[in-house]
Amino acid sequence: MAQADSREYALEFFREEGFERRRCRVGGEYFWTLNPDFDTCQDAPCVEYWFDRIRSRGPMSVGDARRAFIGFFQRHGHEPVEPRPVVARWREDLYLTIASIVVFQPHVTSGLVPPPANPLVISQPSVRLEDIDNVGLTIGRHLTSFEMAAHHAFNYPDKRVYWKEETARYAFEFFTREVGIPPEMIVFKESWWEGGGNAGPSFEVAVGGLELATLVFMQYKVADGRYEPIPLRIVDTGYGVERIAWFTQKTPTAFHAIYGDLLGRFRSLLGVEEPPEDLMWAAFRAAGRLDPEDPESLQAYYTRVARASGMDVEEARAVLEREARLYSVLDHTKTIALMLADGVVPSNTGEGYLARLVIRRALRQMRLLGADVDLASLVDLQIGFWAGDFPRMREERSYILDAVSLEERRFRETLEKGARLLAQLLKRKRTLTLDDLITLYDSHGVPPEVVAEEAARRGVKVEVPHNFYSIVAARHKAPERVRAIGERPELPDHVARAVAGLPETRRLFHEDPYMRRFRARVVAVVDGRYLVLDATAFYPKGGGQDYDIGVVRGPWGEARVVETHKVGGVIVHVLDRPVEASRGDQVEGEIDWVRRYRLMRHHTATHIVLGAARRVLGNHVWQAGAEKTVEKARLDITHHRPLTREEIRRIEELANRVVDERRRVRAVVMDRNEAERRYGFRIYQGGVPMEPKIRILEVEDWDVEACFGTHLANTGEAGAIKIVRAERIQDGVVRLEYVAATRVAEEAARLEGILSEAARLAGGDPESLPRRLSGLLEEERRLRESLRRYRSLLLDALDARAATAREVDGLKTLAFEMPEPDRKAAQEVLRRLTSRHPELVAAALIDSGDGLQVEIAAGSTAAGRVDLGAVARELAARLGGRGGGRGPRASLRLPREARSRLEEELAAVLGEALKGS
RNA sequence: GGGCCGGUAGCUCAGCCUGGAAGAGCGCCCGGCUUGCACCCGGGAGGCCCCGGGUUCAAAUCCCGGCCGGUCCA
Repeated sequence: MAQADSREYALEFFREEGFERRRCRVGGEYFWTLNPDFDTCQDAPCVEYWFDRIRSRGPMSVGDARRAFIGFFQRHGHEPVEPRPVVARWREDLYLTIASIVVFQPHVTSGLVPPPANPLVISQPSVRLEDIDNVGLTIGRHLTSFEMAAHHAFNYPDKRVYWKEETARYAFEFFTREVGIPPEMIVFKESWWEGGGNAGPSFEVAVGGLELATLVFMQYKVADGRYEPIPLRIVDTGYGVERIAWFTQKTPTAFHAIYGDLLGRFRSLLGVEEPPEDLMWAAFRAAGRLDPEDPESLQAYYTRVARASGMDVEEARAVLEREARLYSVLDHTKTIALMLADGVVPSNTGEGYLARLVIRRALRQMRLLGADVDLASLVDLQIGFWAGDFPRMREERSYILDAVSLEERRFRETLEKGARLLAQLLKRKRTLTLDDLITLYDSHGVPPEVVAEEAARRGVKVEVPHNFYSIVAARHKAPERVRAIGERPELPDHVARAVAGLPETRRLFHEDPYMRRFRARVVAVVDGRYLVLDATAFYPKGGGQDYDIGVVRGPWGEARVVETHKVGGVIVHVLDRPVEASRGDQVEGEIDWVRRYRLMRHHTATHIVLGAARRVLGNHVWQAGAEKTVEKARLDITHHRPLTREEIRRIEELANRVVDERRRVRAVVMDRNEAERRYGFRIYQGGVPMEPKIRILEVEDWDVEACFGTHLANTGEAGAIKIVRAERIQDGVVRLEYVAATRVAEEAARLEGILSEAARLAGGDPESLPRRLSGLLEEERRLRESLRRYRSLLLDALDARAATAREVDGLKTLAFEMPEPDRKAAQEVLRRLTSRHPELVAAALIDSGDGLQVEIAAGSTAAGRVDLGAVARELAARLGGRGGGRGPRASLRLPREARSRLEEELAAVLGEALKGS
């Protein structure tokens, strides 16, 4: 805050209206007010909540507050903009839409693209999970999902819209006229905002302890700790829609205001008793001062509430904790519905994990409440409640409920597993350490509260540190970026640098994807091997499509193009040999058409398959990755279950129908805002291009995506599509592999080849292969059985030999050849033999090709008299090998020549060992 | 994307640290006992110890690589 010059805040508006600048007695911040009695900034925690006593227009629901806000700004020259999904698909550094400004980052805020309207108004549903553990406890200050209403103005050097004066006045007028708050109750607190490399002064608008809005003036770039003015100055505001509803409804908690009747439904379904009203108002009063992260503050809070409502502290704590859990479940179920409606698939990575996090926390709270209701039905109530505001919830209802039920089942399984693990742990130890708790949670997903509960049942007391989850979080290092999209450099650095400043290459492959030959001029050549032309039909690697190869001919002869890459807008051909090319040379290029045509077919097939998968499985299907090669195409899609055979069949069938329908495929370059408005964010399947104009590829009435690749003019050219593989590659992601057109025949031929080879090996034709195979398996089973009988015969023979074996000092010794080179079998025979002859020491000889493997075993009597390990070592020493063992068995490896002396030496060594004993 | 845990009989798991003849409970099959039950007694079948490589006389066990599953974090 020290960064700001006080002049940043001295607005003409304040002077005109008669605002006075004061300093908060508690927190020391400066603020502007019309009220001579205010000596605090009116924001928590400097002051407790008292807005229930401040006059305002009658009760407004969340929807009312939103409509009032948008209506007000629309009347004041702002164009309403449709909110975006809560999943920030257009951002590579964020998973969730955490604020309205996120909608305009990075393309608009960086100046690359104009805003969709200017000035504009929006109410953006946002999801923030950082404070998820505080939700409920603070009776409404923290929510995982909320609507951020905002008016934004983008001031360019050559186009000023409005700045601080107008912004402050709008806020003042909105709150006084639309919400009906008395002017003297409104306080503008001076503040400083920083985020995402930008910064600027801001005002926080607080009334009666509640911060209702933040007005940010983004005007600096933060570079090396210094603030540099930026050309594009942005008015970034954020009004809490839920808070406005809370403010006008004067309810003890925000949850009462946001959820109305739904609160009561949840209360009875979750079995949470209605708390005494005076307790809740005491909580309201005290909550503004509560710092939920600080155990002392929490204790003080409970004490204060207890005293004010004449209750025992522990009793008050118990009631408030149950209330907090109820509110959490309300909050989380709404967030779950919002996230899943926008197509998030719960998984163990990315935004999918965030969805799982919320779902699991909701389930945990329900469990702690001892509630006997399933999560899906609670989410369903939310869908019904919000369907008017967020229609996508209703459209995606069946997916949402299915995904939630599945997650619920999986969590239950995880807990069951955890309970078993815990039971085993407690069998061994009397107490659980923090490390045990962390392992149980981090590696096995069992939350510490559940551990404590289970442990208590077994009479073991477990202390869970209040900052347990922070401890866990601290053990994980932060990654560098959240999503890996974008091009990786494929060219040597110096080449990339050398071509970087060149003019954009004309893309003949876009003008005519069917062009095979072209003429062009040399623009640059690096190291003789990296050729840049003014125009090219060679497609560079990108957008999941492989590059073209071919030949170029120039005055210096012909060279093969072995790779093609893109550096910004410049296309670089990599030649197989250096050439004497120079700038201005006329060249002719020819691409490898067979390769290219297959790539095109696989690329268009990918768009067709994606559209088919979405229709069969649902709108939550997004491309999670794709690759098109000459041989086949691969598409990873988000989906919460493994695909069934039937689903795969239907996707394939639908895809082929689109092929048969001969739909047109068209590419149009259009303005980014226009494309987003017309087609939505579904166009960003393969990533988000950083361009003001984007190339839109449309498969007629089937699929629309931003795409750089080369495509067929008509789906009919894909010929046919055959899905050759479908597998779940990770939680929430299914991979499809398929081939198109002539590759289908090749694939069929390949499989046919495998089949006939298998049939040939099995001795028959492909038709009879299954029958033949089951016959072979049966035969194998019979052979094993025979082998077992022959081993018994061997055993009987050895049995007889053992009876007359050589005696050494009361023991018997025997060496025999093992007819099969199988150590396991030898050990088995030895075991059975020595169990029949307790006094026997037997050696089985196995010819292992490069030497002699000897397994020795002793019967129980013999084992009691000699240490076979020592015998084996001595034997190895005498015969030039190595060996050892323990207890009744030993093994050794000897040179082949040792065979003739083995039996003799064994008896000798044994004799000496016995003498020693 | 990264961290952690796991993969042994149909199921749930022990054995692995410290290498030396693959185990338990449940389930299954057979027999006995019993009106009956999550009864009891006796016997039995059932294993590429995830895969590949390495170390070793010897690997379920140690080392390396992979595959698969779980889980947490951003």
